[in-house]
Amino acid sequence: MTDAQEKPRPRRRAKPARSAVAPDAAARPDRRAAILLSAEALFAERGYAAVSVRDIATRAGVPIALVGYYFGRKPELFGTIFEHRQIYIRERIARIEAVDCNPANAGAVEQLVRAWAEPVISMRGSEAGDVFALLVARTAWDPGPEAIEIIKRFYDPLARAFFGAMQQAIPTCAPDRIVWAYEYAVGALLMYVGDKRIERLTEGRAASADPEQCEDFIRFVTAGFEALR
Amino acid sequence: MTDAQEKPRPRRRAKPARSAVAPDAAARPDRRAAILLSAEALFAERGYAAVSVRDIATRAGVPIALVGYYFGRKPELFGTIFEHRQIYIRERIARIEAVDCNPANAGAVEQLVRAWAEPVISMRGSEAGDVFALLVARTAWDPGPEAIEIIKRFYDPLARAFFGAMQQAIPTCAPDRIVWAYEYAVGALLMYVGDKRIERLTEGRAASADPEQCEDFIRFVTAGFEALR
DNA sequence: AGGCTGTTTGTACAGTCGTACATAATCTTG
DNA sequence: CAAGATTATGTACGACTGTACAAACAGCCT
Repeated sequence: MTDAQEKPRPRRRAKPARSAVAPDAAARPDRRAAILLSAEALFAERGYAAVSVRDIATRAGVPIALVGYYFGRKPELFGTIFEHRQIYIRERIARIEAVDCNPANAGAVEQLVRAWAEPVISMRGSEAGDVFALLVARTAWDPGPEAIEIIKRFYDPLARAFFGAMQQAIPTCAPDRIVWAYEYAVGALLMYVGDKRIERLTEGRAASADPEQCEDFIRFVTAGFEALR
Repeated sequence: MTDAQEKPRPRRRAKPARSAVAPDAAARPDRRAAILLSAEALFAERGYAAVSVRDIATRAGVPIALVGYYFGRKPELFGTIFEHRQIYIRERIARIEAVDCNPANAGAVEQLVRAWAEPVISMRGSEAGDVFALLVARTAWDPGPEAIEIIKRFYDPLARAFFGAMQQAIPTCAPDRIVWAYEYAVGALLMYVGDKRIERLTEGRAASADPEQCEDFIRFVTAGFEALR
């Protein structure tokens, strides 16, 4: 347990290249997609380690061994989920890079916050969006090595794009202070999309999809960054 | 697995009343405290579910069965840790209640944020403080039922004290908006004390104990609340 | 000395876990 | 139809889990 020495496991069968599915693609249910969706929902609810491969298979309505057949080992399945949702991340980076960060642009800070947060906020409400947003929040706070690897691979680029741009917008501010502020903003956003306590604290009146609430969030974070000036 | 029906387990031996330990209290090592410290550190590092009772016993240098003897079942051990640190929470509530929340007091918002955050920030640096702060952050994001129960029991009172006071300080603001903003602030604070990514993103230059950084945090959150006006 | 009380242990039970593997069913192509 | 590729499945292995329990140990009082 102390030292997880190298596992010289023989690699699994190579993942099939998902060949062009024949005309009856609709007739036969896509079990691969079912597993992926099931895994995503369960990981989002309970966190990576608390979900067993058996749980995933049961929820998807397939035999256990099929999970391994399609996705290999558990960490690879985890990674595949994020690869499927990579569009969401790329959209945020693109929006950040589209902002005019010239210090002369007085609204640059707010525009950056919007570019960074709005894609996340607006994907809430839809089934898939809610689930994935929650999954990201869980994963960001998951101390397990598999989760850390995921954040590094998929979300560090977004982080660097953001505070690279913010640094241009507030050139007088020391870079590390911006990184810290970015962390606070991430913390706030994760709460916005992933916290379950709000329902309890507002006695059931919570409405995270409320556009009013979204504007308040933007205001909160923008004001925080502006305070660094 | 689907339904965790009632476990009519016969209760363990009653917890001994920690009788006045004989003169050799120093001679014999306090294994009870060793277990508690070991458990706290491990739960903080890996999260509740990822730590086994065997891990705790091994780190404390005691046989496995001793954990059960002193603390009963695993969830009870978890709760006992927080009972031991309750002083930290009570101090924050006391400081919040000491703030003059009259709307005429222009600095009330900042004073409330300080009262709420400074006890946490200033306990960092010390060994025990760092560990407990990290434990709280992990627990706040732990989706498991044991963790949710802990937050409800120990941290909901603090939350209600805070946004009760903040409501007095900003009476024109709708109560639920304050609750949301409180969530964002909690998210930011948890990042401040519990996130491990900062070291990677600043390329090793991170210094969370830096008093300069602490002031920036207060500024960030205060500005966020002020933006609700 | 004995008895009593609180501590300390080794061990065992009944589960669950991830993963591999041999085999079977089904589809695609010749 | 037959051959080959792909998809599907039941089962088993070793490792690890939380927790109970009987037995042994220590120190103190009478």
